[in-house]
Amino acid sequence: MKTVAPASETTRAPTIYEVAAKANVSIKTVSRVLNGEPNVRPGVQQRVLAAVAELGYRPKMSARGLAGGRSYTLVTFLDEGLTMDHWRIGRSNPYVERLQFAGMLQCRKAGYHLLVELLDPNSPRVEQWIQSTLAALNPDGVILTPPISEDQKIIALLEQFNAPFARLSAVPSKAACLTISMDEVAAAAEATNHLIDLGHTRVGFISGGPGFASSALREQGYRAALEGRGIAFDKKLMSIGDYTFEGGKRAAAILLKEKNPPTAIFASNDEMALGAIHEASRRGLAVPRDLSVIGFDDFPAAQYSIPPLTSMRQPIDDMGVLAVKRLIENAATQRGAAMPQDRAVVPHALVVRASTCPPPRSATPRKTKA
Amino acid sequence: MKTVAPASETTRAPTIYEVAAKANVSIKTVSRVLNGEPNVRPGVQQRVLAAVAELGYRPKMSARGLAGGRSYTLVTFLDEGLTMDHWRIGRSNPYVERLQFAGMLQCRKAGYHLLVELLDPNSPRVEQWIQSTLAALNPDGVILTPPISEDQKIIALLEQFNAPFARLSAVPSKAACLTISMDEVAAAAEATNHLIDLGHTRVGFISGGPGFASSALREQGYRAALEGRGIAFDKKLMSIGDYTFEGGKRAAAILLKEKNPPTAIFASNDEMALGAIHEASRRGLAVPRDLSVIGFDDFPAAQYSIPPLTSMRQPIDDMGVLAVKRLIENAATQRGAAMPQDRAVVPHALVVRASTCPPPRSATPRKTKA
DNA sequence: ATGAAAGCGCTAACAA
DNA sequence: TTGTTAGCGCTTTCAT
Repeated sequence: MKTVAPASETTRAPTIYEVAAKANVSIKTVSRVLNGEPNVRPGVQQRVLAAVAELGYRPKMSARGLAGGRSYTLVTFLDEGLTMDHWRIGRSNPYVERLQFAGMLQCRKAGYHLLVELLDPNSPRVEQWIQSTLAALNPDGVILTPPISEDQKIIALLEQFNAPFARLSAVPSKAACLTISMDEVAAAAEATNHLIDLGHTRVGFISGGPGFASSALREQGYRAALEGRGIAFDKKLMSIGDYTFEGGKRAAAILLKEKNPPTAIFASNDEMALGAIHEASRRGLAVPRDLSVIGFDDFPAAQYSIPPLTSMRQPIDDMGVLAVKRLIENAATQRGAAMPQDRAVVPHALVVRASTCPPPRSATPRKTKA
Repeated sequence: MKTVAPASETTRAPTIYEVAAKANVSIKTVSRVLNGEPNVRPGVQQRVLAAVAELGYRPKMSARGLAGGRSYTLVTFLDEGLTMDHWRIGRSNPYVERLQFAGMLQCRKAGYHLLVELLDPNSPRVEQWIQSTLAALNPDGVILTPPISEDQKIIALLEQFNAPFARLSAVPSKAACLTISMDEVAAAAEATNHLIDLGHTRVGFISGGPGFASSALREQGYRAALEGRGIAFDKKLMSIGDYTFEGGKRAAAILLKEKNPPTAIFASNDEMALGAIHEASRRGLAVPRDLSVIGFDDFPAAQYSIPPLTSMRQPIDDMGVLAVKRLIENAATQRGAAMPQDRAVVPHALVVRASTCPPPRSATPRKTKA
C-alpha cells in the first residue's frame, strides 16, 4: 500500500495521509499524536513521530483551521489613527514593537501566529469591520491595546461576537475578558518618591494624553506620593502633555518658565521625558545637574538618550507574553468560548540611570565639573 | 427558501451559502463576484454585493486557503540570531519595524496578511524548518531580509521548494526571485560628496558589519567619491564597525585618536553615526562644529538625535511595499509559480539635518558661541 | 453566463 | 486503543 511520492523536481508538501501510510496507522491516529490527544500507545506514537520527522510534515494551518475551528492565530488590534500618525511622522513605536515581538515569540512556542490589524473605533462601520475581520481570520484570541482597549463600544462588540480577548488596560471591565495591567498608581508614586528621596521638593509633573486612562492614574500616583511625603501639591508644577516628544517639550517649557521652577520633572512617559530634556538643554539647563528628569515606560530609547533616562519600567513584554499565554490556554481548553472575566497585574520596576540626581541646592554638596 | 438565521444571542459568521441564498444565485456565482472573475452579469453582481454587504460577509481565510491553494498570506523571514540579539538588549529595530509596517499596510489593501518568522540559517535543520514552515503557512510569497537574503543556501532552498520570494539585498542573484535594493554605491558616494562639498578633505569612514553585503558597497561608494574628487584615500581614515552603536563609538574613537583626525565622518549606518557623535562629545568635540557626522539609513532616531542627524535615506518602506505588491501580483497571475528572476532598484535621497557643516578651519569663518 | 459536484487537508463525532 | 465517515467553507473542474 505504499504510495510512492512522485519524485518531482520541486519537493511537494506531504499530507497527513502520507504520514499515516508511512507509519502504518490511520490519519486519525496521526492527528491524535500531533495534537497530544490520549489513547495512543507509545510504540505507535514513536512510529508516527518518526514518519513526521522523516517527511518534514507539518499540518497545514488552513486545513486545521477549517476543520477544527481553531486557527492557531491570534490578532492584535491597534488604534488605526494613532498608529498611522506615528507611522507618517516616521516615528518608531516601541510599545507596539515590544508587544508584538514578545507576543510573537510566545506564540511560536505553541505553534501559533500573531497578526496585527488596525481598527478605527470611530468608523461608522466598526461593527461590520470587526465582525468580518473576525470571520475572515477566525482568530483564537484577540489582544486589545490602548486606547481601544478602553473603548466601551469595542469591548461590547468583541463580547457580542463571542471572541476571547485580552485587554491591555489600566481600567477594569466587567466584560468577559482578561484585563492585563501594571499598577499605574503605585508605579507613578514610586517614580515620584525616587525624586523626593533624592531631596527634591519642587517636583513637576507632565501629564499624558487625554483618551488614555493611564494618564490620569499616573497623575494620581504623583499626587499621592506628594501627599504621602507631606509636600503640598502645587498646580503650577503640573503641565499638560500628550505622550509625544513635542508635547513634552512644550509642557516642560511652561514648567521651566515659572519664577520658581521645579528642580525635577516626572514626565508620564519616556517620549515626553526626552522632550523635557531637550527643552532643558535648549534653555541651558544641564540634566541632571540643574534638573532631574524621570520618565515612565522605560522604552528602548531611554537607555541611549543623553543622559540615559531614569524611568519606571512598564512591563510591556510580560503583558504581551501573558496575554498570548492565556489566550492560547483558553483556546486549548475552552474550545473557542469567551475568556472568563479576569484581571492580572504585572510587576513594574524603577530603572535608575543618569537623568536624576539630588537638586542643585540640596544637602548633598555634589560638585559637577562646570 | 429563506433560511431564517437563528437569532442566537451571539452573532455567527455567515457563510457563502447564506450569501448565495440571499442573492438567489449559486455559491459559485458568489465566489465569482468576490474574486473578480468574469462572466457575471452586472445585475447579478449587484445582488450578490448587496447580500454580502448586508450580511457583513467575508470569506474565511482558512477555507479559501484550503480550497484554492492561495493563503492570502505573505511571510517575512528575519535572521533569528540577529533579531534575538536586538531583542534581548532591548533595542528597537527600525529596519524591521518600518519594513513590517509598510508591508502590512500594502497587504491590507489587497486583503492580504503579513506574518513574521525567524529563521536560523546556521541551524542544521534549516531545510526541514523551511519546508515545514512553508507547508504549514502555505504563504503566497516570502520576503527575505538581510543577511539571510544573501545566504546562498537559503536562496537555493526557497527556490527548490518553489516558493515565490523577494530578496531585500544589494547583491544580485540568479535565482528565480525578485531582488530589491537601493543603489548602495551611488548613495554612499553621494553621502561622501555631501561632506566634500562642505569643504571637508579629511573624511573618515566607518564600515559596517561583516556578513552584510551592503557594508562593502558603501565603502566602495566612499572610495569612489574620494577618487572622483581627487582626494587620496587614506587608510588611517577607515575604521571597522559592526552596524551597532557601540561599534560606532569604538570605531570613532580610533579615528579621533589619530594625530591628524578627520574633520568629518561618514558612518555606514545611523546607529554607528549616533555612536560616533556620542564618542565625539565624550572627547569634548562638538558636532558638527568640530566634527561633521553623516549616517546612512535615515532611521527614525536620526531626526531626534542631538544634533539631528544628516543621513542618506534607505527607502525601506518603498522596498517593503514593492516586495508585497509584486508578490501579490505574482500570486494572482501565476497561481503559485515562482517569481521570474528580476531586479528592482528603489531611489534613495540625502536628508540634510544638523550634524554636518563646513570644517572648522575651512573658508567659511562661521563662529559658534564657545 | 451560471450551476452541480468534487475535493483541498484536516478534526470531530462515532464506531469498532 | 484505533479506524471510519462526515463535514468545515471555500475554489475548482466540468457541465449546461
